[in-house]
Amino acid sequence: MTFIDIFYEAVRFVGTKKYVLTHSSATETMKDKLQEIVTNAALSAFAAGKLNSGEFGVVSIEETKTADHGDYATNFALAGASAQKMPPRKIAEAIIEHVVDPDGIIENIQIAGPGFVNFFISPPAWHPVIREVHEKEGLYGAVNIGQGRKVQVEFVSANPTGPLHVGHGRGAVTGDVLASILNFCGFVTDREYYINDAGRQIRTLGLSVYLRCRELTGQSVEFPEDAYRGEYIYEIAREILAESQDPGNDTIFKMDEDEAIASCARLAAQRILYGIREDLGQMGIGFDNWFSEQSLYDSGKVDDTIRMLKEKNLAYEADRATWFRSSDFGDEKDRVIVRGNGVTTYFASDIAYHLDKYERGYERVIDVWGADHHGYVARLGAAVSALGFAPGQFRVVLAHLVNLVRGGQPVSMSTRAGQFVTLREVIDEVGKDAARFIFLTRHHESPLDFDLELAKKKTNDNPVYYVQYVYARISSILKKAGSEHGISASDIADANLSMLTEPEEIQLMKQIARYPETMAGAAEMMEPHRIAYYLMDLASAFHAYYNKHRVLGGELQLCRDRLCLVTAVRRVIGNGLTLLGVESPETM
RNA sequence: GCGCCUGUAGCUCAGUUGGAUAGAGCAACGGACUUCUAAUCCGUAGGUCGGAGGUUCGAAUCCUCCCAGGCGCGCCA
Repeated sequence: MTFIDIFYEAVRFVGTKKYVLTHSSATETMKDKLQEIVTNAALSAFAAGKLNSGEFGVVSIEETKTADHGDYATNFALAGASAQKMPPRKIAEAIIEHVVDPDGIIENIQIAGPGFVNFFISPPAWHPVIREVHEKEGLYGAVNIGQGRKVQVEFVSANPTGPLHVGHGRGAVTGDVLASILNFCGFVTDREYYINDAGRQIRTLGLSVYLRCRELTGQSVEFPEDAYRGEYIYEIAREILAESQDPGNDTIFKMDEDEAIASCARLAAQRILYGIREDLGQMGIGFDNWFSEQSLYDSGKVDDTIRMLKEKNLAYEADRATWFRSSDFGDEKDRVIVRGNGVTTYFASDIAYHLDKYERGYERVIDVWGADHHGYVARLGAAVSALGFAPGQFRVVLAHLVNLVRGGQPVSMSTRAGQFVTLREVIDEVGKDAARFIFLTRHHESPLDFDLELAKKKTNDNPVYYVQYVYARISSILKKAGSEHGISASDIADANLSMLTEPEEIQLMKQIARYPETMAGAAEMMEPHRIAYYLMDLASAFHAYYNKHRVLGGELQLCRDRLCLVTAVRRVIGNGLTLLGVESPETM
């Protein structure tokens, strides 16, 4: 029985909310509607002889930056000028002439600048968005990109040789939220942790603990350079000594030394893995599967993979070693998979591991790594290609390193001396919500300064509270609506929204309408930070509205319309925070 | 030496996959609580998008070459 088996016996899966989408089509966004209108207008214009060519690519609709340019714009006329052999403004005129808008969503159309066509949206056209939020409840924004395809996100996968640090935390949150977003967008998503429990690091861990045991019992030791020196090694050693059956604390010293080291390794790795799992649990992160590297060796899959590569002539022997032909698949050079001494490399088991992932039915495989491993991407990508999988089926997301700072000053950390601030210490100090949100306030490939003082601040320096405050404020309004104004949930649901005419209200509706496409972008680009930024924008739009207009107390119909709007905002905020793994507090 | 990432306001960062006059927050300055939570809002100021070429109707975004910083380049894991 290996330590991973023991680990499994005790592990209770920490459940993460999972979505199963039943709708097969995406929500039709305002952009989609306009795209359809413009495409049809172009077809009609061509049929009427107003355009020279029927070849128009995909019509793109963009949001405008300034209100002067309307709500949306298309560059159709500019992009098609050469194909049509017409000046852009002529094309734009032809399009506008043939626009058919049966639902009346367009209030005004203008040609501007070199040939942009600007669309001004009629305010009531946003109403269906608010209704949709209420109807779909927690599933608003769930664009079904995945269509039930299986995807696996592997993340953290830190070696069980020491506690997690802040950099691991960033990768953990990136992977966890990415998995949530993909799941929300219709993928069947599993989270997996790969445990490097084979190889030399584990033995080094065992040796480190063993030597500390000897040291603690007064024996003289020479501590090798590559051994682990953290305080946690002492703790584990003390524990092992305390659990000794022998009154003289020397049970392990009665073993053969190799056996004793192996025993220490097993116990230490098990204990550290428990700690890792607990730390991740504190972050609100759980895994569907913990996968043991050793199990790939035990089942013979590593050997099978190497044999298969040789049979397919994807690997060859030279200089007594076995080489994988990575250079045939985009890597700089071929890489060793079996060393001259017969020992397989980490790369060999990684190939076997990724093959195993696909054999388990995952159509897409995503690995979240620390940026310090980026030199490994081409190699593994080459392996996946050689195994016959398409480039789109494998993706490495690199989470860049985190600099821990306190009040602007770097927190000194020396890995070599084993002195570093652990992830657990950070979470205990700043809280799960702040930690998670701050990790998501940068693009994952951008370096991040994590400021402990700022993370604790309850001001608008700290975006997590800024967003949560929206939820709390609206919750408070809703309570008062019921208790002091006697307005029920069904009153709110029945609101006809026609009195929502303030610019801030239209801005809010427009912002809510943007949620599905933001979600789709985050899923397609695998950029979880987009959701965090979206929520900050929506929060900003709400706070501005809140400070300028009162929801309660006015004319009843207006009050109901505003409650309906504000409830939709609350739902989208809550929905987004849930995806980010952050709480939505009713009061703050 | 080679490869990847980063370079945008004083600071920290976005920038909808090539769009129009480059945006937020912090810091600075000036305002807004008798009112649904001021953990909020409004206003002012702040820029050669590291630099130089190129591609085209149009570049922070794409290509080439430099500059600066970070990381990685083993029959290590």
